[in-house]
Amino acid sequence: MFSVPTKTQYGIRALVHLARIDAASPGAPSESEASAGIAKAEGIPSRYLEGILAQLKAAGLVLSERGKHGGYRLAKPASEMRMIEIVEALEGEVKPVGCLDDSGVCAQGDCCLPRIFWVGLKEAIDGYLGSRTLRDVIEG
Amino acid sequence: MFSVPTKTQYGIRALVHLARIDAASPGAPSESEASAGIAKAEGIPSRYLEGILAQLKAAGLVLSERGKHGGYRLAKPASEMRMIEIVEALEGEVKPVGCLDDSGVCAQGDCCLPRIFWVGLKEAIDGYLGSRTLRDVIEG
DNA sequence: GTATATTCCTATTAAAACGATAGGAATACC
DNA sequence: GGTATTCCTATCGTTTTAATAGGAATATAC
Ligand code: FES
Ligand code: FES
Repeated sequence: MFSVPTKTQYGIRALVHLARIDAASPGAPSESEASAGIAKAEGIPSRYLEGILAQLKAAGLVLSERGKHGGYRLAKPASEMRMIEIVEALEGEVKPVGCLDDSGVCAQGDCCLPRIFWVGLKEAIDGYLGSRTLRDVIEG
Repeated sequence: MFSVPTKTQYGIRALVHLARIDAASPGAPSESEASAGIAKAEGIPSRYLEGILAQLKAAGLVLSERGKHGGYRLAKPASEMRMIEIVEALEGEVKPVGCLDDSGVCAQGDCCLPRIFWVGLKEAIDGYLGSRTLRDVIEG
């Protein structure tokens, strides 16, 4: 239950990889690493990771440079990148049930008890994801 | 992200339905309701719900009686039925990633930072689901 | 200015999970 | 015996997931 798609797992592994590069030389301007290099180091299918990084770039979480010596790097410090941003960039908002925002979808009418329960679950998940940054993750 | 399969949504709606019947006449021995009746009241495909209730019965959460006037009822008071039991009965343990228990699956070796993050997510979800009972849900 | 390494864009495919349906056997009540 | 129910097993269509493929655009190196 609640298994996380590989896309998100790979995306987070890639960002952790980039964050660790930055952490290795503090203060220095962050260095780009090519998609293929990350893929090899992390054991992720290379062409697949390209698409994932493109999505992270579209969300403003990484920056990219094309051409030789191009690659990706974090768009901001790991300490300012919340895990929920990453998850939402790759898979959209946490939404246990489709009727989260609607009211009166099911038989219970406008005050649906199960829906309140699912809203609580969303808050629990969002609370965890929102309380952790990429930096917290690379520090264990 | 983290959308809950209809099987689980339906299962919880059905149990909420049964719990509300019990709550309507406190003290009285709980009365069976037929699968088809629950399905109609809750707008759930009837034959599909049969399978779901069978699964809940196998997990010991509901009791069934066959034949005319048969049906389903809760196997124990709603206040003693934790939501995590229900979720696990229908979809198995909360397991964000396959490597939760294994060690050293990915490139990081025995101490994988992303894995620690996912373990934390599991604990957040389990914490929520384990802290609520069916009774909490029907009381809003 | 040509070769090379990279991101970028779009399409396709294979496999798995999901959601539901179907037929009919077993059982219990009346 | 007739009827209402649970129970068992199989099947099916759709959607999602995970990955692959081809090649265009772009920047550097020499
Ligand atoms: S409105 Fe979604 S379960 Fe009731
Ligand atoms: S062991 Fe699962 S991500 Fe590292």
